[in-house]
Amino acid sequence: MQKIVFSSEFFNIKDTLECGQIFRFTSFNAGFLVMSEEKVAYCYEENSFTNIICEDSDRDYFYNFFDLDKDYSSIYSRVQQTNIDILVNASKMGKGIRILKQNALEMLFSFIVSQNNNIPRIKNSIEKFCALYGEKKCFLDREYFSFPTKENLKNCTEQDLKGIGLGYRAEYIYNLIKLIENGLKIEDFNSLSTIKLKEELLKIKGVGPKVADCVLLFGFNRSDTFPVDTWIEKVYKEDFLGKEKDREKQSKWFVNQFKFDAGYFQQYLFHYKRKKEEKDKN
DNA sequence: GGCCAGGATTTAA
DNA sequence: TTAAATCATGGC
Repeated sequence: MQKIVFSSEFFNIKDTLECGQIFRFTSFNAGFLVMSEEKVAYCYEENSFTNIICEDSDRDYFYNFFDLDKDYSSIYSRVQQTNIDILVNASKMGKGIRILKQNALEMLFSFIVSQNNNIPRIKNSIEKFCALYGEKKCFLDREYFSFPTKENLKNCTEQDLKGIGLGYRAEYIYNLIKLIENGLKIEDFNSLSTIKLKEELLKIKGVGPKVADCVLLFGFNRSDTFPVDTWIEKVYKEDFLGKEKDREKQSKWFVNQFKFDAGYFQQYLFHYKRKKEEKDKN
């Protein structure tokens, strides 16, 4: 076993997991189990440090996965320099959020499922997808399933996919599986510029601007993107008093303003807006 | 029972 | 080119 210990000032595991960038995690003991590809880590906070427990062979993977080489204090200080109230408040509330460096294909599947859907249901569908086609694994006496590989998906049918709560998105997922069988390798897109990479993603059925932006940000580590969903559109209209109606134009406005900080700032804002609404209900 | 969820596609104007 | 209708499904 390996243990990574990292100051929790800029690494709050709960906020990092709950800001909507990852769907494969679950409460476990005093913290969370986090799944990625076929791997898993147990993460918990203790005495102002975030601890990551994983197999020896996965140590480097999770060090990179949690982006532990990046200096988030400099991102945080650039937020303060903007003097934009909501952004400063959002960064203070989500100071410990990090953007995970996840598997690109896993992100593509996940965010196709996410369209016009809510997070609990997305999590549920992806969990069932892994249980149906993934491989059973065990870690700390706890069972989990790997994310299906191309080989795992060989005998997949559209009918099976409809049985795991995907709704009309089952057709998109099935189509994507067929594309992969026929040789699509989205990892190869990594050599492209962000603009070109987005164009390639948009060719896939079920992938629009927002889904593409999420795959770029969470799967390809492109921070010059700004996914606009229903929550961020609210932020744009209510807090930035923006007038554009088209979400892609809203996204471009943010990217143009924040450049390579856009993706990080977006996560602060998304997290803030959702938490605030949750609080206002009570 | 209508509205909403990390929207995209299809069809109409 | 932009606007509206349609797409499953569970929670509230």
